[in-house]
Amino acid sequence: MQSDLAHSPANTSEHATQDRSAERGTARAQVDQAIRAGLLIGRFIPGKSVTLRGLAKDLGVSPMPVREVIQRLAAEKALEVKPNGRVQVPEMSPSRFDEILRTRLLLEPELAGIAMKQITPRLLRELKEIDLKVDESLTLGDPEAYLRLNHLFHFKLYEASKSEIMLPLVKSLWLQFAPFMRTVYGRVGTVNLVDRHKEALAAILEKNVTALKSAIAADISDGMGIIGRENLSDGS
Amino acid sequence: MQSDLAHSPANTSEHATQDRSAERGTARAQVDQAIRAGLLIGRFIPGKSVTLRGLAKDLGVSPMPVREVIQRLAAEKALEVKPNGRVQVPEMSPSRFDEILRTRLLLEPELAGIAMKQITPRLLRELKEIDLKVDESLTLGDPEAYLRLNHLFHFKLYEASKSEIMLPLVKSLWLQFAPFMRTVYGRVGTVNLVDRHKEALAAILEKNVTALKSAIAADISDGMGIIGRENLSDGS
DNA sequence: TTCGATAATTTGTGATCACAAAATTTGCAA
DNA sequence: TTGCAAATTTTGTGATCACAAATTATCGAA
Repeated sequence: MQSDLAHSPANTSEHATQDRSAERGTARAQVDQAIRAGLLIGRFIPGKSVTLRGLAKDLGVSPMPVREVIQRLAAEKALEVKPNGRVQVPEMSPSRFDEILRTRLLLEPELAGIAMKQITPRLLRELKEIDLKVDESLTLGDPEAYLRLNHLFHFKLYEASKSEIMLPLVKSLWLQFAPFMRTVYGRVGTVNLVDRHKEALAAILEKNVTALKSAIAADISDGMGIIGRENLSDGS
Repeated sequence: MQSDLAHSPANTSEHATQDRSAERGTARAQVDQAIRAGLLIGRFIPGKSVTLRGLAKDLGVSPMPVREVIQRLAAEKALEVKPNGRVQVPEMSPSRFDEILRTRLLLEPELAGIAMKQITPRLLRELKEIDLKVDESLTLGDPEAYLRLNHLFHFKLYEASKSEIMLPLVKSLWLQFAPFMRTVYGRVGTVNLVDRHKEALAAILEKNVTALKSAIAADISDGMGIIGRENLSDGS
């Protein structure tokens, strides 16, 4: 029995002989979206192995689309295919953690900088609204909501860049560290977290690219540097 | 009829009923490797659509492993799954090209810098040997050999970094621009190319990280900036 | 000859099957 | 109770099938 990834009952199946009900070519997209979302809000525990048929049953589809999605996610290093074929959520190591942080600091401020030129007043308003909900999730101490909203904030911003190259890379990075961060927040809570979103929003308002990059960099460093460190035996 | 990706005759098939000859779990790896190599040396033309069964037949396997590999490569943006399900090698656009260049300049010098600390005399010697063959391919005007050897040079260096994060991202970038570069070299030839590998090797020898980063950055800028530009209607 | 509709083919998608390797459980002996 | 070997189950892999959508080929009318 795995976590409840399937939201719609849809296929309670009975015997489900050829349920051609769903549209063509959507099963894979649905599975992909479900697993990605699950990874991002930390429903998968690092080190825990994930089974093909298990996911398939949870999502009410045949193993076929799941197989393809797993390959997809493995290519993005969000899942790890072990030599014996077993699939699991990668465990975090100190060196991995350091390099993810380092790479995020290279890419994300740059991406935010590109995005800024494209930000509309409407988008800025949306970002403010999301940030308010982030604060809310922090005071309530709801890790899943925080992860979801923090992700939403960053990518609402990054998506504005219309980036075709850096954005997918950054998405891959988030898939790689999100499951680990969830375990950390589960242990130490989210109360100590202070985001730099306010500084970022201020920088956007005054159209200061440098300030925005600094704010994003600071947000990343705070989020990962302070919280994550104490949860890894520092071996590097 | 597609290009000859399969090297071993292995499955001339006759009727090939259940050829359990190959070891278990190698079909996918073989397909993955074959298609990746094909992309890197430019055997696939951007815009040309690639078919599941076509690749499967070329490689002498069932469509199954090919499906998984295609998903993998699509996740790395090396292939593009169009809305109608058709798969093709992505075409290059000016904005894509610019962003790939920009991202390469962010990541690859950094990666080379990390790698330098790990370089052994043995590896340095290997790099020199590869570079000689690169020169050879340039004077001979052999684009495929050049692409293969240039790739080999860069990744022999980058692999030394033992990077788990940046290296896969950079690999994804190379898969994205390699097919396009091949078409360029096919048109304008490789004679005008001058690589900065010598500078890089010198920097490694004197253990100068800054110089190495500069050399790599210059190599990237030369290779893409000068050659690629004139082959794209600059729309940005 | 040219254009457009219809027929034939190709193609991706999802499901199912067979199989072997691996993991898990079971059960017996010390 | 504990340890280990046999048996059972689970799991990934590759192949094949059925089906619909899309592409391509075919052929007749203007």
